[in-house]
Amino acid sequence: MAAKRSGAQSKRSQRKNVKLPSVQEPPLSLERIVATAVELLDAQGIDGLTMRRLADRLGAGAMSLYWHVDNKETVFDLALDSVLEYRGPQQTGESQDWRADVVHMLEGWRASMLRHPWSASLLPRRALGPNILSRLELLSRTLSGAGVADADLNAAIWSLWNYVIGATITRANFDRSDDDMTAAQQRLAGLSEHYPTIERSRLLLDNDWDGTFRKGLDFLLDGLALGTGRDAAGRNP
Amino acid sequence: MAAKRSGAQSKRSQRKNVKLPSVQEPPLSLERIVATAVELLDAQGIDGLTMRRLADRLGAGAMSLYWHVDNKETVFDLALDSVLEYRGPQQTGESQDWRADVVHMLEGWRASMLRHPWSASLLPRRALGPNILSRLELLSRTLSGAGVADADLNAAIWSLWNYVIGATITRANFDRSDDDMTAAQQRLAGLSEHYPTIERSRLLLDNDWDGTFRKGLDFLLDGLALGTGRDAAGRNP
DNA sequence: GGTTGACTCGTACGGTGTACGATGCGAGTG
DNA sequence: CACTCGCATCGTACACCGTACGAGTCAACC
Repeated sequence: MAAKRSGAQSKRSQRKNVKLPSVQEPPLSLERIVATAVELLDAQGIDGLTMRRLADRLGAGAMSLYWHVDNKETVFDLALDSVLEYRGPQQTGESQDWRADVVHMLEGWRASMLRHPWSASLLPRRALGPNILSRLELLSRTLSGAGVADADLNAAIWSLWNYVIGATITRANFDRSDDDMTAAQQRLAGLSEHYPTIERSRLLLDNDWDGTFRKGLDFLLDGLALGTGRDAAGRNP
Repeated sequence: MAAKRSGAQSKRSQRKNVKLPSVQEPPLSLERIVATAVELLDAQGIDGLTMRRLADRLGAGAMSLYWHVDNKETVFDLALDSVLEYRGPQQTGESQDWRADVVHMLEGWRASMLRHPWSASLLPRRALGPNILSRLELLSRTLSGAGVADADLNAAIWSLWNYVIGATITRANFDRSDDDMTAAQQRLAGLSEHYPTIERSRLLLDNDWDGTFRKGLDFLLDGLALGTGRDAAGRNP
């Protein structure tokens, strides 16, 4: 009976010598599976990812995937976490401008997810992978180093995290909805009648998403600095 | 050729006299379908909702649903929006404590969604239904009445909305993950090694979610009040 | 009686995730 | 060399999914 790799902790055992010199399809591997899954998700969206389609793209049979992966759920987990990989300085020391650091960090986070809009929809249902945890760790370290009181630290971390998640999801959702402009148009036609304030503020129409994100983040950081007794260093006028 | 109800705007035409006096199963209706869908989602989660299962619960054939509903997607849309129905005062006038109003409003919002954890996972992918828009309208009106500057209004609305969405999703996600404690335990075992700051702050462990939500909301409102030149009325010591 | 329209549903089709067992293959051992 | 064994691949099959299609029922109206 085949033992079937389960925990996914052991690397794929590499053969000593790869024989065939010009193989068309390289062998399956966890890395290739995840990378191709991301491609497929980018191209076709969440419903476009199918085990059979994924295997086709890899030049393999559908069931071959299951040697490397427990089930489809873990493909989603791995794809999501891979998209959130953070490449950048792991600055642990105190920066002169912690606030700019945080803004930069969170904007990069948001950008990573908007580059793969499906990731925002996926995040709510999936576990925290190592890359997500790394980003949390970095955020945590930065805030801690910035002098946020221990009693406020968790609330600070979570509020920033939540804000980024929510803003990204909202934004990604609007991108998607704008695909079918006709529905949007006719929906907005009846808005002014029932939702006058929304209509007047043009909340749903020509929003500057990047600017809005930044502005809300500034609100949050202002309150945070105020709450922890530090002045809001580096706030732009 | 049957015309098949599409736009879903017309109420179901009621027959003059309903004959059979003691029918076991009441006739299908959009309301009953949506209500049963919510039941099913509560009981079995997102993947548990199936057109066949839904029809079974209603004592009907699967295809009968399609007279009332275009497709499964709209069942999700309707279920989500129905869960977010807001019952409460539509206060338009200026309250003495706008801040308490906002807190109360958003906490109710969050509570509604946590009562149906699937709703948080659904929100990112679904359109804005009338109930969602109503809540946005109310929030918008309250902030506007509280004297938030027009230039800041949209950013204020979106930042609060984003925060609530993100916080609810994070919370609901943790509830779900805690179901399989074994995985959580063994995952946390390796935490201290790679993520020392997270480990030390016990960020993922015994979090007081309600308190954290409130605290982060206070940060945001502090910053908002500060940004708009008003003092932070009613902030608790 | 005949027609029409609202509503229900049985059947069928193409697709899905994946359990199971057969197969191939390279390396190690005798 | 023959043999075994573990890794890796894959064909087949099953239960289930969303839903297109068209036939059926039944009340209301001409």
